[in-house]
Amino acid sequence: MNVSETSPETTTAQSTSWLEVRAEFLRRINERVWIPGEAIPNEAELAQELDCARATVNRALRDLAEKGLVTRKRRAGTRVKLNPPAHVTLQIPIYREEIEEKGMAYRHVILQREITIPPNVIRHRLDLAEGSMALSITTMHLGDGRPYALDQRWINLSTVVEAASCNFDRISPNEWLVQNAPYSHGDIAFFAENASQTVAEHLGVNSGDALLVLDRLTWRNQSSITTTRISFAPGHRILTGI
Amino acid sequence: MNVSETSPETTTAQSTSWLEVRAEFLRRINERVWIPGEAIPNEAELAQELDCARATVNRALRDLAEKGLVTRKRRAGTRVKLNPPAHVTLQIPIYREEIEEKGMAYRHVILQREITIPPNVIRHRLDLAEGSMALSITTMHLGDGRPYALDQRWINLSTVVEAASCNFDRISPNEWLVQNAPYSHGDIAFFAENASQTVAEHLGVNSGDALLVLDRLTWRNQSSITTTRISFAPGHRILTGI
DNA sequence: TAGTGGTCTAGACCACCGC
DNA sequence: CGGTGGTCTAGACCACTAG
Repeated sequence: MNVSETSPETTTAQSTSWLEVRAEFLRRINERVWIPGEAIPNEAELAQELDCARATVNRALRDLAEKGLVTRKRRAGTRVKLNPPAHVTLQIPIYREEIEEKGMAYRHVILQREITIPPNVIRHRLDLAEGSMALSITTMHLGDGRPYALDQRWINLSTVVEAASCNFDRISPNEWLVQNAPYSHGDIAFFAENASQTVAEHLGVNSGDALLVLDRLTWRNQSSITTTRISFAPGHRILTGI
Repeated sequence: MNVSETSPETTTAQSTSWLEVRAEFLRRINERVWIPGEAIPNEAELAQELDCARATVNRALRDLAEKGLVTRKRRAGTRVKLNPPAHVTLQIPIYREEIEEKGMAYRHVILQREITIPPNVIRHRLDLAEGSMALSITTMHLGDGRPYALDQRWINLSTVVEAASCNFDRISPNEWLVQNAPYSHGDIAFFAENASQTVAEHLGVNSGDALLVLDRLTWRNQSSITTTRISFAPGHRILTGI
């Protein structure tokens, strides 16, 4: 890339790279050289100006589009977004790994395990026929012996047949499913909830304490796999960068 | 791509594409044709097998690596991850847009605005010199007249000079900063908190109610821009897909 | 040090869709 | 219709790193 015409001090003697191209584009966006809402030159022109292949410009612009900084449409060209949305990527962890990464000793306890007819809310969520059974499991994840998260889960046994014969003593349902029931898609919801009496007792906190709760439902193609509610111990924070 | 040798029913008569290649790789991962933890053939071999260019294989594998399904290392090759982590992408919205998308009428109210010396916690977070001033603003975002989120914010006036002369009547600090103070990076934290007396009064809820809270701190290169705490009204859920 | 992924290039064809 | 981005290809060189 050669940007010496527009910014001599930015010039690098090194070989061109899509990261440099992207950095130059970012500079133009941030310094309002390219006006928000306006179209920028097309790929071919930019490639010529920066003295690189169109594919390199394409790679840089595709990256900016994924980040939501520009909009790209065939024929219409590429535009700088007016309100660039902030995107955050969270990693939904395996609790054992998350706890061990914090330097704590991990342990899990199965508080309850039962094959039974689920309540209607769960039945609909898992898209089960009326009267069919499912596996209900409640797991406590502990870090250094202290409650970390309570996992209240239902597993669809027609999708994950092998789960019925697994007692989850050595490996938690969370980790077992990650390894044995690959999913194609799912939904996640975060919210805050005052601890109910029973959840409070499990977590060893006061009823009414604010808990961060995560609901998840996963599918393999058209078949539901599992739905779970994770209630984190009070004070739990989910951290990430932008 | 030509996958007829391994799965006749998957064969497409259409032209090859990296999406088809990725789909085939996904199939091999999900059906355990490629064993978790094991290395898969290198790009050149796969390109030959699938009868496409190495760049196409590269594109597909790069995508799977971004999704966390495989690990790629030079010289070491590509491996299927043992515990594929679930990734979630959240969009940190402009509250006006989020509220209007829900079909509600948006309005914001500035509850407090003051240029003053921030408390030490904020001063350190914004990396300000002792004794320097900052702009404190409290904003309420309303949907159909009902409290939606409370925004308690501090703005670094040395980075965003123009903010000092803006009263934020027509446009909320949230939206104004998105449009006028592009950031390079930042940190975000989610957690749950029992509503304090004052926050509860602002949101019109009971003290002690569980609230979902979002803390954010953004930077432009080495200079802090703003730090904000968003307290959502009770029952607020953050939804997303996997 | 050799093998792997990472990237760039030049050229090409195509799908889409504003005009 | 024609211009734009989306993608593929074949070949090449390079950076990294496991062994």
